[in-house]
Amino acid sequence: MINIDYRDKRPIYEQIYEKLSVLIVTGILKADEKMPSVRNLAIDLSINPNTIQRAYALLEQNGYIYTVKGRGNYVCEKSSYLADEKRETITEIRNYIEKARNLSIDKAEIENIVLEIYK
Amino acid sequence: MINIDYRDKRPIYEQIYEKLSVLIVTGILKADEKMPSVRNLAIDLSINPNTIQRAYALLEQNGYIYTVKGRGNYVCEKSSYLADEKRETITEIRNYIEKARNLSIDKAEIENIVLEIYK
Amino acid sequence: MINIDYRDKRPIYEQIYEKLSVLIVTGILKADEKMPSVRNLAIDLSINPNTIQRAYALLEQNGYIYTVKGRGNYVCEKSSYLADEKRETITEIRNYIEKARNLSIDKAEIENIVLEIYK
Amino acid sequence: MINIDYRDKRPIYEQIYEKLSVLIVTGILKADEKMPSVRNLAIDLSINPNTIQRAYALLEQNGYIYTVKGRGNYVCEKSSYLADEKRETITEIRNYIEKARNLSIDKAEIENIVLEIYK
DNA sequence: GTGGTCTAGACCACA
DNA sequence: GTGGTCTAGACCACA
Repeated sequence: MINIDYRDKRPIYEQIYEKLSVLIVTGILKADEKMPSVRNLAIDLSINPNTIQRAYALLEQNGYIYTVKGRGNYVCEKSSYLADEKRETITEIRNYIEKARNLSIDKAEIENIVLEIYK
Repeated sequence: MINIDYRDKRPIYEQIYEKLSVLIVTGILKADEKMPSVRNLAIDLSINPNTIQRAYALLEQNGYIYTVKGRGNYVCEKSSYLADEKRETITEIRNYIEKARNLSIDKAEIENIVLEIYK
Repeated sequence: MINIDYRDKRPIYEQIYEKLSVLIVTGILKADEKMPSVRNLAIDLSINPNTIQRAYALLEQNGYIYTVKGRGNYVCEKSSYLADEKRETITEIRNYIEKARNLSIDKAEIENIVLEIYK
Repeated sequence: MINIDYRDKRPIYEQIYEKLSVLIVTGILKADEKMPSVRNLAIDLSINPNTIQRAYALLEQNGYIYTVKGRGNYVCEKSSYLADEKRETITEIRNYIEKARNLSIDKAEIENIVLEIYK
């Protein structure tokens, strides 16, 4: 379910965080569903449990999962992370479109991308 | 001409790279113009010369400047970096707009951003 | 009678302890009244009996309940826990008000909170 | 400057976080002053650098310090953490005063504490 | 079994 | 020298 790219410059825990957050946002992992345990995921990915732990801590901190001591980690309701995720995405889009304008990329080119993706 | 933000999480060499590349793209530093010397810039910014060196190496690698041994660094023609820069910007825009769609952000919201920035 | 909030970061036994102690302090569970049995409460809350046991042990230790072997757990007289509970609460209030003063929060702001809660 | 209490139930990284944040809030460590390096503090306290690292990460996350790669950690301006710290302190005060009222502690007793501390 | 903390030690990027 | 990441391995609290 998760692939780690060792050529990727980002740290492993961040890659895992990103992959899992996508699985949650897209609804493949559903609210209140149990996440794989830290240990199991560590074994599956042949990665140290501490590293998984760190990814899970990040997910919890950003409202994607909640931890029940002695029981495990569970997926949060959409409401607890969706607003943040949207806000950050909008900010990135704004930054890159500004960059595009500075590079005198045509407005039409951007608009075409929007149309194509939202078709 | 360049401000370093020590609160910024990016490494210093990356900030310098980014700032200088903007000065070049916007034409404030013009083609074949001489760049400040590594040593002078290091003194001006109170920064380790190695760090400036690294930023310049990145600029050279990405086609923004060229080095003449014993003379210094000079700004390249736009043609040598603009295509790459545009391509990468377009890719990022595409990625983030796809992400926006997956988060069910309205198409209209993205279009408004485009209009606002290109007004 | 008791809701467990799995999003709460505190361990489950502590939540149960806290909820039950409130029921006792507020007089909803009265002196010498029988507490629900460990087993029943465990079933009601779909929780491991060890966890309930642990909450009860804490309640006993702090003078909220007493155990009669073979019979069950019973609520203590107010005298046996109230003094401790008050003392600890006063200490916490003192600590946090000192902290507030160090942060130069206005005396008036604290006084308003007191008035509002005691109205 | 910092004492660790091994009987304290809180994890070491949290104790260090708390002690350092107090030093910052009280102005003993001033804005833009350099923090002790992770390694040095680790040696001073005879504690693993990873643990110090974690305390520093928490301090950064909550706006007490900022990190410059390759240079070290520096104290932030008051504005970047004071609002949060105040808000949290007010919340705690509110919770404990409510608890006091439920224990039928006299309003006068609380008011006396306020007066005494703010005299 | 489940997550959380900590140590010892290595290696890397950055300045 | 400075912080950041990762591993291997231990031990603890909680359910």
